[in-house]
Amino acid sequence: MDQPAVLPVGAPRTERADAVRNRRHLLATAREMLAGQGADTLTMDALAERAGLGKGTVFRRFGTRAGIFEALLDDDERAFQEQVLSGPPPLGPGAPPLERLIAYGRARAAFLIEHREIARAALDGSQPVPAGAQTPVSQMHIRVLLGQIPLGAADLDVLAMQLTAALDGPLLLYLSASDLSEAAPQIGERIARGWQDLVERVCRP
Amino acid sequence: MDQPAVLPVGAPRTERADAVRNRRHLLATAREMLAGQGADTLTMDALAERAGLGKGTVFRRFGTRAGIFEALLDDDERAFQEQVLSGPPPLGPGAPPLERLIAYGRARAAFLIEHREIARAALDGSQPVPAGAQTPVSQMHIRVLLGQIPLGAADLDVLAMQLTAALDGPLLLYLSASDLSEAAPQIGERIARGWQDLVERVCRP
DNA sequence: GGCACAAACGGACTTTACCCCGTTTAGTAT
DNA sequence: ATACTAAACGGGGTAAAGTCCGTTTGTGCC
Repeated sequence: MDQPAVLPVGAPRTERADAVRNRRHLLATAREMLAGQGADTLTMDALAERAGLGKGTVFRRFGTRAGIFEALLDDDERAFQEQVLSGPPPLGPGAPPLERLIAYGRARAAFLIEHREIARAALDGSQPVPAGAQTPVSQMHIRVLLGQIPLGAADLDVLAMQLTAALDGPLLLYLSASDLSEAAPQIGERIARGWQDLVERVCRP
Repeated sequence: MDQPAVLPVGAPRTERADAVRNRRHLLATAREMLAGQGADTLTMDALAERAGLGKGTVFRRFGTRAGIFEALLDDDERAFQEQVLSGPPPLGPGAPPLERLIAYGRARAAFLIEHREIARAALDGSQPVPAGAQTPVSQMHIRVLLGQIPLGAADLDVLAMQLTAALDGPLLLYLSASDLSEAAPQIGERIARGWQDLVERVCRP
């Protein structure tokens, strides 16, 4: 087994400047293309060409086609997460956990429906992308809130997973509908009410 | 607007014999390949060649790669559905609906874990294939059972969707795990217990 | 500034799902 | 039997994701 070569004392822990620049540029270009044309015309070749970069670079930055949409969604999601972690109640801290849980579901539904185009595109990936699995942040938050609610002897990890799936399931169904954007508000409201009902049923003593 | 040509009086409503034969042959060949090699070596070209048929035929029969795995799964699922619809209680009719619901979750978990390889492969499809969405049979059965349980004023359609997702979510997570087949029984048991707990919480008065 | 090297880049190449369309065949009516 | 039609077949063609590897570039050290 080789030592990792010389390993210059101050190994660069940070991303190179050009890499950062290119990632940003690619994301911006991707957003443009998404806004201008549909998501299907956003091919890796097209993106690379429009950004004036090589295809290899696109793959190096994002790994996969779905990775681009995930990155875009992550980007948008940062603001949302901040509301959850330190915004005003009932979404943010300060409200009783059950109310926060209910508010979280409503907010998440609203967020995904608002960003439906990107969210839908992020589903494409050919790797196994099940419901609540690929949303560790969401699941963790739900898990934490559940921990603050008195539930009898329950497998909290499994319950968190189930609730995450129960929240995402209807949303994914909506996102994968063909028409899309039709009657979004009503659907969001219905999902939010359903979520509230489910959570209250599960958590009542 | 043209009339549909002559339309010979007895238009053939049934699938042609060669089509049926080829579908069966392709499914059998696919099973062979699946058993022999992994699922990734089962490409459309390879399947066509091994079956001695044209590639176009494979696509005509199944439409898409995932379609093959769905067909295989459907095939296996027929027996399962029969148990549900007319087998002995508590899975089949005769038991109280809540018990049937619990038994259904347990049985479905066992079924999917048993057929994990095919089930996993069936996830591939590039079209939006979320959790509980693509399982209308499962969802409908849950929906029907829910209808037989006294729940207050609840949106039963949404609740059925949520529960379907809550059942499928953990299973899909397991199916998409990289190791797979490791500790399958324990996982199945944990999911089954979690399902029972969830359903009892939701349905208690 | 000059050096060394890991990281990043680019674009040709490979693989595979899926499409297209000319040809063949099963099934029916006469 | 024969003719006819819709369905099915075959397999070459296309597009797009993802890989490879030789070349270039940013960065820390002297």
